[in-house]
Amino acid sequence: MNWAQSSRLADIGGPMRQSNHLGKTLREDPREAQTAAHKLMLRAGYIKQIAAGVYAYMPLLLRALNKISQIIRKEMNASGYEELLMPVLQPKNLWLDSGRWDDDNEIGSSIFVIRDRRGSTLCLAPAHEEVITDIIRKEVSSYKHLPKKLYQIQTKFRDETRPRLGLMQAREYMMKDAFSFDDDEASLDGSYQAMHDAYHNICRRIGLEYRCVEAHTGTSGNNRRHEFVAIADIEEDTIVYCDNCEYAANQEMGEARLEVFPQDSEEKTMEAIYGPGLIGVEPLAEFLNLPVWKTTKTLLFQADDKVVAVMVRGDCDVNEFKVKDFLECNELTLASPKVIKELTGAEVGYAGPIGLSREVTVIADHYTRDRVNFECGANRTDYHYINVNCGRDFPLPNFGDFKLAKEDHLCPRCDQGKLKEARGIKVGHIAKLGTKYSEKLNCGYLDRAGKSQPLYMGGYSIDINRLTAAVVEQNHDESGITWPTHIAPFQIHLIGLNLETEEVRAEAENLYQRLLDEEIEVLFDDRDLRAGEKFGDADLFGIPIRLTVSKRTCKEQKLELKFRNKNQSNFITYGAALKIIKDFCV
RNA sequence: CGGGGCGUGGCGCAGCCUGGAAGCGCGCCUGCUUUGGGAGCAGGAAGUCGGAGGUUCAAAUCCUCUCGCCCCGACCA
Repeated sequence: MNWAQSSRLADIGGPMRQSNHLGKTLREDPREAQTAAHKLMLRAGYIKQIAAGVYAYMPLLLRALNKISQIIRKEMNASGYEELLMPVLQPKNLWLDSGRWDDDNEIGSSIFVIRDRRGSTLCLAPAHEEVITDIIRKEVSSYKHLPKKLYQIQTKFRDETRPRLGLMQAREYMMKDAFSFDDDEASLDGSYQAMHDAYHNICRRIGLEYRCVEAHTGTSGNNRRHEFVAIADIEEDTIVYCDNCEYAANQEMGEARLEVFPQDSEEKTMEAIYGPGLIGVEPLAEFLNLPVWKTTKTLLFQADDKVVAVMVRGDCDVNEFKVKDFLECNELTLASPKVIKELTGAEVGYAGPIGLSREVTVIADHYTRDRVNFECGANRTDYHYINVNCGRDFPLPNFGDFKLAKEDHLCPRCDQGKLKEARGIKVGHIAKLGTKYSEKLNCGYLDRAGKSQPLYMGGYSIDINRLTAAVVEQNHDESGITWPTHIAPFQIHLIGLNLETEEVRAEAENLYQRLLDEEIEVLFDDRDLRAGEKFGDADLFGIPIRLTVSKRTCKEQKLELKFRNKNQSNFITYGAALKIIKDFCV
């Protein structure tokens, strides 16, 4: 950001004297907060909880939120998007049309429903696909009107069963969502790619540590989708990424290559081995004197009304999302011990593909296939088969990718890379929605030939609250927040000490005015408090540069400047300080 | 929605088991002294003990119901 841009951002809020500021700081951690970001935001007075999952954004946080919003606006505008604002209050009918009202829909179950005094049913919208599509179908009728690209920054509502972690999973939250409407798939591809690039710019400008990952599209989706995940070690999503190339994916979707080993040159005779109580592949492999990769995990799942056995190599775990997609089922859960006993004839832990009840469909991960003389459960308590071979000892099952990609697996895209795992917070996602909404809501246009066509739609969202929480999670130390420069509520925290001394107060007031004249965003701590309290609050607030005026600085005709993320403060001249400040803000 | 926990001045907590004058630390107000990492002394204000019902001579404490908040799980931006 250059200096001119920064001063435009100063419009985000007026100057502020801390004596006027609302938002007291807390010395102790509030009991309800678990994560660092939640604790610090409460302690710094950035948020106030009003109800479960409902927060007031206090003045300092609002400035940060506005800055993030401004960065997003700039990138969206630069990508040719127009900003609009759609209603939060929406009629039920639109949602019935899109099919997202029902409880069994992933979004339907968390809609806030409202009834007005005339008896109409409305909702507090959790999303805006319906409304934007409704608007576009009324506005757009010809290929000549296309493409259209819109965005808004608006409050969303979700009747979460369990709000948690402060701004991370609230019931009311701020979101940027954008929609593109193109005449065909190829143009949609272009729009999608443009948002992909814009999102990278946004994350970089905010100063976020993040990964863009390939994400799960759900059973119906053959459409592409990426998630932007902020790296943070709190419970949420797990992603896998390559340490060598650009490959990154949500673990749900993550692919992996496994190391393959030399196989026996000839097939041996299958035999059943008695190995009592050997549950778990490690002790089993040791007992059988086999490498773990020669063992096989066979798990039974209840897939809607069917039972399916899934085989993966012993050193892997089953990825239930992949299985679910493959089977195109709605519910997938591990089969109960009772069902397992019925269908395998054995206790849990001894299932295998050989001699299973006919009702059970067997599917297997690719990597189970080309092994010679492997192990699997014998469907008999305490027994395992060894020297098993696919096709010879049991019919070839359907093969697919059913394993969970994990740390140290080989990268599916490049030769040298290994996968790493990281935990993160989903802060944005971009998706090709295709004609899903345009068809349901009858949103089309006439092409050159005068023929009616559905619009191709893209949806792109950023959860601003969550993004902010992620930034704090990534930028803090023991004593408080350490905001990245471009989204800090203020650039400078001016601290006046010894303000009871006329000379010092005058000096501080002068400096405050001078910084304002320079259009520098400055928070002036003009309160008559002890140094410890002021510095403590400054550390908590996390404004990047702390400038102190005191008896001491006045005497030496200097200023004391300290960066929030450094330990050392320096006494320097006015001129030097101003130069540092200006350079810093560029 | 299943399982668990907690509601006592603004904040953090003790008291509850075993019923018998509502306490502590921080914050807040007044005054004096202090003044570079959350000061000292003196004085002071502030709580229907989440709510309703019940048991009892007597309930923060025991019982029933209810509301709220938090955690784990399922779900999710």
